[in-house]
Amino acid sequence: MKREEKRQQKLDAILRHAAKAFMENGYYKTSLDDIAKMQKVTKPTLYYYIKNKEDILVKCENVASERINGLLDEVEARGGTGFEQLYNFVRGYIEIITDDIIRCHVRHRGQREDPAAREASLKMHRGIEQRVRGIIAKGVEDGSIRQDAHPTINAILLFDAINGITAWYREDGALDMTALTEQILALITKGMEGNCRQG
Amino acid sequence: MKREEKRQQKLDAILRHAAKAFMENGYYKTSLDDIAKMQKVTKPTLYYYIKNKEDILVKCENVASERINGLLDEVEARGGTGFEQLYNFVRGYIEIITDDIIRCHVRHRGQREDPAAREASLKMHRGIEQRVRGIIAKGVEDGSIRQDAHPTINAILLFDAINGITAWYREDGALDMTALTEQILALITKGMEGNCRQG
DNA sequence: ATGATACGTTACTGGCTGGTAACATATATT
DNA sequence: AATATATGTTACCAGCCAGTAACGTATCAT
Repeated sequence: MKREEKRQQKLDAILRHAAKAFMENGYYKTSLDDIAKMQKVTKPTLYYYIKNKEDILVKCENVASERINGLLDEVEARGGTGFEQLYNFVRGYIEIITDDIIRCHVRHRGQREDPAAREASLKMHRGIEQRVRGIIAKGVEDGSIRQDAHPTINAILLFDAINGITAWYREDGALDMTALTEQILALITKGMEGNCRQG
Repeated sequence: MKREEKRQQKLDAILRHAAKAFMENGYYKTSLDDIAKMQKVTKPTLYYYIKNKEDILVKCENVASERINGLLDEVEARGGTGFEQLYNFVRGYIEIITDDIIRCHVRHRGQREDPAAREASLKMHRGIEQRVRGIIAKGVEDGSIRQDAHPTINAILLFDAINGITAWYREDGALDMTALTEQILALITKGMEGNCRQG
């Protein structure tokens, strides 16, 4: 049992290292030797944990899928108006996206050589998008979200805006995450135009 | 003179083909042979028009820089409140970003092997961002934009949201550009929450 | 202990692709 | 017509890197 646990930890470490390198230098400019070096092993060892290079992306995606769908589960279980649920989701999503593995997934999603893997990736992403779309639709219905808001387009815009942070976020704290969250939430709720009902 | 003109047209065609291929299959999965084939020439011929593969990105960036800065010039010349200028810019930017060359630039900006080229790319991008930031700041000052809107963060969110279309937009019209523009403008102005002053 | 399995190594290869050299032809200039 | 320059071509190379083969060694179950 302890063996399996160790194996999982090592796999996780590999994914973390790979994700970080992919974010910093890009997928194609990161060789498996680079990743192996970070893990202080040699390249063939990696093949004991992953099927091939692309499989790293697939495994990152699985982690991301679980976390994001988990967040959606929580948000929906907690209930509230559609707008409140959307608000809670955005809040949680911003937090989640801090993780290298999630960011790596977001940046490389759909980028698959293998057609089957590619399709699976897009399908998983559509699934999440659909759930958010559902929350927005619910908000439109219960009046908590602007009546003329198009659920699909707004769901996508939302993801795009937040995912942009992906290219940005630095561990070193050059960016104040709290302020960022506030600004995003304010933008989503109130928009940018002045003279609107304040607060 | 006619020679120079022909040369320009050919260079433009090369950039278009390359940009399209980069958007569809990615920069690294597109070989120079692929691009040459689209242009119906052989690879070495490309080197008469470009310095190397990366130079394609640089040249796309130059095109993009001119168009976007040109748009900003227009918007500023036209005047109006900060919010009005921002509104006009977003409208124009969405239109511009339809072009393959611009989309290619947006997607690959900052992705340079050569450090000098990399720095230049980031600098050019910061320049544009700064101008948008200026427009937002002006809007905050004249009251046309929400007082607590952070110019930098909102400028970035704006770009991220719109640039996301990049990964999306299909010539085949699966997406209604007019509806998309409307939704983006509505999101920016009013946000998503219901019960706000309508219209 | 002992076989089996997990984990790791060194050493190699084969394909792809950016880039170049050497050479041919078309076009403009004089 | 003659020369220079622009525009192409075919043929090639060199480096990188994903992936594998063959071969140790540690750890487990019994």
